Formats: sequence, structure tokens, C-alpha cells
Amino acid sequence: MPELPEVETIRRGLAGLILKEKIERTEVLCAKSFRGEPVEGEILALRRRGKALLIDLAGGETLLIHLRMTGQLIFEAKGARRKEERFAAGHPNENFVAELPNKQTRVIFYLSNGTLYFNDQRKFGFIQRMKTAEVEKDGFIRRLAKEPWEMTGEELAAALVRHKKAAIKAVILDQEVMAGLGNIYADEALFRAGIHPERRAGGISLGETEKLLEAAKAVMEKSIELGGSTMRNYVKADGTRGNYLDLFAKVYGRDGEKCLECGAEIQKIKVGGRGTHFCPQCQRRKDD
DNA sequence: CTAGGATCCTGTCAGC
DNA sequence: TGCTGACAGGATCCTA
Repeated sequence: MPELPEVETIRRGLAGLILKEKIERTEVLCAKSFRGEPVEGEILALRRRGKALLIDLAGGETLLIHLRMTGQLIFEAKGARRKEERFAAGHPNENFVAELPNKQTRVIFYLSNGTLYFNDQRKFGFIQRMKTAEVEKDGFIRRLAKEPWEMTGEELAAALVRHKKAAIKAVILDQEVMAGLGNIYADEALFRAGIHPERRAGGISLGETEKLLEAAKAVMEKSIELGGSTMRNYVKADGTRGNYLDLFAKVYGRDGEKCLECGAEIQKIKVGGRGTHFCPQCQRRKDD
């Protein structure tokens, strides 16, 4: 579930906390969640490629972390007194403030200044050790398309042509077409661009493609600004639970509610096997 | 080559 | 209450 903005939020948050610190020990509670032998050493850099987080260590080693649907990273500094003092981001749920480790904790990194927990309910996510020099050869990284900020409308249009018969929603979720979009931001970008999610990619005009690209950038920038899904917008000041979607989502999770632009009822359908939210009035099907 | 569906896994929720 | 099926912010593998 964590998409590009969540991973970027984690990268920035952890950078301020664990850069130059040392991984002293790694405890793997679920073998499936950690590929390769555990590694120790100083943390030199935190990078991101699409939805993948890269932690570079001294000695030319890198940890590639993919949170997939339910991954979370939670850092608790030594001496922290309250759970709310943790830095927690990724899949938002009670683990942010739960007792850790718990049954969803897959990997624990013991750092020189605290503890970093990798939780992952569904075990789709993973941490993979590799040589820093080999990162670009990794299958996932190698096939990643550019992020929307690095891409022109023409480039995106060229990718859409390769999938002209598929639904536009499914195509923009393809990380080989555009890196970083996930199910939420795909729905939000299509809404902002006024494009029906089931339209065939081949029927999207260049003008619409450019609008979609701008919308994808805008919605993800806004989310990064708001701090993605973190402790900060999960636990509110009064202790109740907040939903960070409320901060920016115009269609995602709003099925049955009124469109904020036109008042029509937001619909939920399935496209490419994924729950898809759209406004039937603002996002017309022009082709087919 | 693309398109579409099944699959990995655990948990929650709606409906009976 | 207990069961069942659907669904979940991802990506890959398989088949047609």
C-alpha cells in the first residue's frame, strides 16, 4: 500500500534519525521477509527508487526495502518514553503505537541510537541485501520507468501506446510505465485529469496524457507535503485516530459520497483487479 | 509482445 | 456467536 509519497516520507524521516548511525545487529523473525545474510555497519545514505527504499551501508552493502501492501518502518530512539515519540510510517495501523515487537514484526534492526522495526502483516514486502554496485542490476530497479517528474508527456504517451488496449488505470499502475503511482494516487490522478479509469490507454490524447502526468505529480507532491501516512497524521492530538486520506483524497475511499466538484455520487468498480474510485460525471468515458 | 487472471499472506469486515 | 466470502495503498507469474 505504501506508494511513492509514503516511501519518500519514510526516507526523509529516517534520514534525520539514523544517518551516520550503525546497524549493530539484525534479528530476522520471518525468513521470507529478509533475503540474504544479515549485515552490520554504518548507514551512509538513504535513497529511493519508485516505491523502493535503499539503505546504503559502509562496506559497499545496500538494503533494498519494498513495503508492498502492508509494510511499515517504525523507529524508536533509545530512551523514548512514549510510543507517540516514535517515527512511524508506511501502512497506517495500530502498530504505529502498539507494543513492539509483535506478531507482525518481521525484522528488527538494533541501531546505535535506537531500534528500527520492519512490520508487515501480509508478508508481501521484503528487505533484500545486495552490493551497492549491483543495485542497478536488480530486476525490479532495472525495469523501473522514470518517475513522473523526470518524464515528458511524449514519453508517457509512448508508453501508453504500448498498452493501447488495456485500461488506463491498469497501465499507470505499471511501474515499467511510470514509477511510483499506486492504487490511491492512480485514482486521484485520473480524477484530477478528468479521465475515466476504464478508458483504453490508446484512446488517451496527448493533451490528456500531459494533464494526467501533471495530476500525478501534483497529487503525490501534496501527499509528501502532508507527510504521507505517518504517526503524525494517524494519531490526532486528542488521541483518536485520523485518516490521512481525508487530507487530500477526492475519490479514493469516498464511494457513495458526493463528488466535491460536481455533487454526483462517487462510484467504486474493479479495474485490473483493483478497487477503483471515480466520479461518473467528471470522468466521462469518451471512447468505446 | 500484450492482456488479464491467479497468486503470495494475514486480518478485518459485512452479511447471513 | 460463528461461518463465509470479499476485500485490502503491490508486484510477479502464468496462460491465452
